[in-house]
Amino acid sequence: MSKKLLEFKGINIPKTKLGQTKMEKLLASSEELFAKNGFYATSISDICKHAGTAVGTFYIYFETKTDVYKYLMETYKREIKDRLAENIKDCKTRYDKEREGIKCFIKYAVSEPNVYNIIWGSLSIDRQLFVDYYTSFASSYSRALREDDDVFLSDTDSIAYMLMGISNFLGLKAMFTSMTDEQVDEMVDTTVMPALKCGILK
Amino acid sequence: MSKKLLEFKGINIPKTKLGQTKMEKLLASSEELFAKNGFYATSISDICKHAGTAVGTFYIYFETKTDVYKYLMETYKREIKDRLAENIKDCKTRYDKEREGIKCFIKYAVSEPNVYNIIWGSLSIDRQLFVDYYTSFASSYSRALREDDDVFLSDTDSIAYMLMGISNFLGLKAMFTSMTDEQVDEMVDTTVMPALKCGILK
DNA sequence: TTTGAATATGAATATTGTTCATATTTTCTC
DNA sequence: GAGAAAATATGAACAATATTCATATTCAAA
Repeated sequence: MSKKLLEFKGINIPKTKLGQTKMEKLLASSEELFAKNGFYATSISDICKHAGTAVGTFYIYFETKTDVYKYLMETYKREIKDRLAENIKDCKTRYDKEREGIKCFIKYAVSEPNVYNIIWGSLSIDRQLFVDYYTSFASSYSRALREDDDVFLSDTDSIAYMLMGISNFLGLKAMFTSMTDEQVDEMVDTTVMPALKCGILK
Repeated sequence: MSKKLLEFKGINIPKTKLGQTKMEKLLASSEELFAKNGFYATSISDICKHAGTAVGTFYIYFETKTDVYKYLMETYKREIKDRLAENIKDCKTRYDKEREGIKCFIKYAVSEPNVYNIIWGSLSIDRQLFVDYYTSFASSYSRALREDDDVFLSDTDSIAYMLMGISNFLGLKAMFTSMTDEQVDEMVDTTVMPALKCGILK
């Protein structure tokens, strides 16, 4: 259950077992309370009470409250990347990759509705974080599209943003209505993929 | 310049000239400071200092800080609706409506980059506000699609979310790179519309 | 076992959103 | 225009917050 702790600015990695335990508890509590009550309605003392630590302990591992947020965002980012890679690894055509990728993304959105809070909310907390997230995602996506030979249209950068938009907003719809995996599959197979292959409008 | 003030819960409409002036100054300052520093980095006393009022004055017109936020969100919502309606009013086909609607939305996103902060940020501030915004937008969109006869595919609700996703994410791209109106037109004409008519993938 | 480094603690601080009693201005009535 | 009532303005005061820090405890390596 205890994954490798990520390192970056604003985060101080513990050097002992005790420290690791405390930091993991703080992270788990932060994630749970942010999901339940939101970032701003969750106070540091709430997090610490829930994790069973003193307030000062929090500040040993995180320089500011925003830094836990960044940490969780990075976690979700990696989780999404890993899941997508895993789910499309056996697909030969771009068509198959998109079908599996979109299904995977939407199902993830339903199972972890907090990703939108974290990723879209970053726009209000640290704009650069948000810009970096999507420009880097779009740039990988665009490169991948260019390498496959079954993509119409040359402006793969715009296509990448369109496809990201489709996934993200269908994820929203699925989240709002708590769609099941079967409903997601059905929607993607009967509506989304035909739209990507044949268009939407006459 | 001074538009009609909107009425709803959490907002107290002033009844004198003096009150209107003060409220308008508070709104303008809120919008400016939220855009520059974000909702949470802007304090009530910042807003009041900038507007030239005392802190107590703020609370005559807005019950909480979140209520100014709601007010601004409602403003943007109406602005977007009005602009879209105005821009597609002469279009006969759904194809033409989409072309003009998408162009209009993207240009608006570039000119008012704060809309994303306000609308997407609402997810972290008042989840219901966010859900209501998109479900109501999607439901009107879906109804409009059903009434036109040049839309492939029967699940107009999913199509509505896809189209909203496309507009919103292309708006993001345009905002990130500060695209000009001409660049937006070019992108929509040569990439987006062909994609909507003929699809993206082989 | 000893020692220095790592960690834990919670009271103290500065800043925040919000309230309220008091003072001023506007509007209405005569 | 005078006076009264309603609307508005004010900023000090309050509770809650994020963050700091001096002190106490625990860990790991020799």
